[in-house]
Amino acid sequence: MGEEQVTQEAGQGGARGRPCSVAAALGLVGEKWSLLAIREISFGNRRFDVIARNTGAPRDRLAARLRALEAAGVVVRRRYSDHPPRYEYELTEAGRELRPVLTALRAWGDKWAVDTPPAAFTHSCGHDLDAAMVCRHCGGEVGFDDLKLRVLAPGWTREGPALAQGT
Amino acid sequence: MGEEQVTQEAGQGGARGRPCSVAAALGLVGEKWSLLAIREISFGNRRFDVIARNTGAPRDRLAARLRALEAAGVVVRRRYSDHPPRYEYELTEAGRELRPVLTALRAWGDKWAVDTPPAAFTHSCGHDLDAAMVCRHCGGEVGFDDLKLRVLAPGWTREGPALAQGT
DNA sequence: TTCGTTGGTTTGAAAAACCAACTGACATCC
DNA sequence: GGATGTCAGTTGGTTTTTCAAACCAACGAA
Repeated sequence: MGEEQVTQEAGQGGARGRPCSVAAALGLVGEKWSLLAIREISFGNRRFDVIARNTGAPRDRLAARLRALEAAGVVVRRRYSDHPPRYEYELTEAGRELRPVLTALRAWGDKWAVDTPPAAFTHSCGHDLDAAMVCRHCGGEVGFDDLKLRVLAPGWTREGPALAQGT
Repeated sequence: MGEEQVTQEAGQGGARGRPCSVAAALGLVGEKWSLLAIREISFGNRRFDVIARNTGAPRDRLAARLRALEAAGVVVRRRYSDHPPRYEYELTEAGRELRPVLTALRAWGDKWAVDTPPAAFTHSCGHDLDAAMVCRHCGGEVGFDDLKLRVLAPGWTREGPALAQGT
């Protein structure tokens, strides 16, 4: 009956690569169409048909992705009509907190993946949004060269798994 | 002979969904393993074997993804030895500018996708990186509710394609 | 000479994605 | 009062993609 089961390792358990929150995040929202569905919902388009049309996703894939996102706690599915049963989707807190990811991706895409931006955002200050990442402590814009990685996962270093020799 | 060809529509041309820089960006770097490969390269791991091991990607997939990323101008492949020919990868400017995307994804994953962060970054100011998005104009942190979408793509609105009736 | 390293390619089977058509339970149009 | 439309998906059949593991070629080291 059921179709696909949720196979997410989320980078935590039996994953084969480096334990990493990026991998874990992609395990939850990294499949094709997921982020586009989230984009539409964040635009206020809550209905299946509209999300399908505006993303271009095949309906069966979209249904599967929405279920996975619901299981991941990123969206909620709300019945807005019995008889016939009709549902709509909205973002949870976790889902809303994905908007910075979309913003970063959109900024990159605007610059490197399209000729002219197909959309823009007006910030409440009146200007077009031009987002920067700053450090909350010093307030300075994050230059990625003044970031030092500390690998906390045991058995791993920046260059890979520490050669296990003992246990 | 050849394997896969580059099928990227990049959200620009014949795409079926909303024209969108997010979709365009995902068309270039949204396939499985791509962002993890970029993560490793941004960590300074430039060699194929190391990237394969640390991401957990199947070698054939990784080879295909790296070629696509090279074609997209996100990485460059540099021969560091003839006889035998040996290559290493590094990020282009476009690739380096994906680091904010990774940072946003990592922040989200730290909070919503793992129990304890497997890595952290020390900012040059001495503190752990805690990144925020701010508007470059007003300097204020971006609250995503005080953002107003303007759809620039002709024929599209926030809720979808404008019903074509004329042409 | 044999082993290990490196950057892949090949192979064959399993999984996932795609597309178009279909379903039900209504509401609305003519 | 039948025809058509809306909506949230399913279903079925085909095409693509992914995967794991083995293989390869060119060297360098032991």
